[in-house]
Amino acid sequence: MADQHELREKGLRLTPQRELVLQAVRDLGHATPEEVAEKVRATHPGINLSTVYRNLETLENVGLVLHTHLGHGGATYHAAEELTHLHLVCSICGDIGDAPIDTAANFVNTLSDDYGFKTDVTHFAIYGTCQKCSK
Amino acid sequence: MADQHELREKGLRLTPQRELVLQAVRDLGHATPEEVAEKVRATHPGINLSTVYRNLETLENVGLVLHTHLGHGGATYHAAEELTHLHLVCSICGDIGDAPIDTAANFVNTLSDDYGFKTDVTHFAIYGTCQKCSK
DNA sequence: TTCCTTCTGCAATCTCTTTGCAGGTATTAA
DNA sequence: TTAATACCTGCAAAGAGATTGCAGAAGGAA
Ligand SMILES: [Mn+2]
Ligand SMILES: [Mn+2]
Ligand SMILES: [Zn+2]
Ligand SMILES: [Zn+2]
Repeated sequence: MADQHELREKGLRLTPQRELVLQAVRDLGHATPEEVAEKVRATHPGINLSTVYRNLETLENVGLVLHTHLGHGGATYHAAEELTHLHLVCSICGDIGDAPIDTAANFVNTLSDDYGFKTDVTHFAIYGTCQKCSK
Repeated sequence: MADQHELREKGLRLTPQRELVLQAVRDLGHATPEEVAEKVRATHPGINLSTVYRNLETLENVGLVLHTHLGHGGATYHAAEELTHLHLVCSICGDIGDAPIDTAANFVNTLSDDYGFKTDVTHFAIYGTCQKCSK
């Protein structure tokens, strides 16, 4: 398992629970801690929610997982290698669309040139109204 | 008071507490419910936190106030007429910079043209690393 | 006034997340 | 192999932020 490498470098371990949490995040695309726990419990009912929280934090620390904010509330988690798109979140129907990161390239460059600000466009969703709900 | 108009139309009242909450939001620029309560309590110690929450919600419903997300946690509130800038939030030092909304105009137009998505660029902050922390 | 609705303070409750701890498991060093 | 050490888990408790039920107060209409 290649993931083990990222962890062992920092003295951390790839426990069964940790591996299940990582796999759940990868399978789900994006998911809340609760959703991750639910997914893992489908095969391993014993896992505790606090273990999920702690492992999401650990996996984020080693760079295997990232969190974003898609709604008003808490975070949702992505596999790090998969966070290659913007999230277009509709405030009306809640739908989550995707757009290539390049869509924001000019915007990001402008912020860098004019303000010296290095933008991470994926950390927060792009919020608005989807095509369907605009009509 | 012009604000009274927005409220009375919907059978709502401009109570002293409601007016204080609105004034606090205007004075503070952007503020969490807790910060609003603290500000109001400087002159009116009796106000209850739940009253602040309820009034922020009511003021948002009538369009006098809006909320945005500047950090990982909960919402912060703005006076509606003042939300005319992007928030550039630094993930390292926590600094909150401003940029004109027009900075995002091309980006917003692209999303509209290509995806039919109408973006509200102020609801979530722009997240990244400020100039100072980039060095 | 009288009647009706809205609003407030207070306490209780809820959801989400974090933390302390004791026992368990992996890794390393004798 | 054994002993020492560090990491990890489940469980329960606690914390933080936000919401809700309720009784009384206050605003507005007539
Ligand atoms: Mn929001
Ligand atoms: Mn975040
Ligand atoms: Zn929609
Ligand atoms: Zn900074």
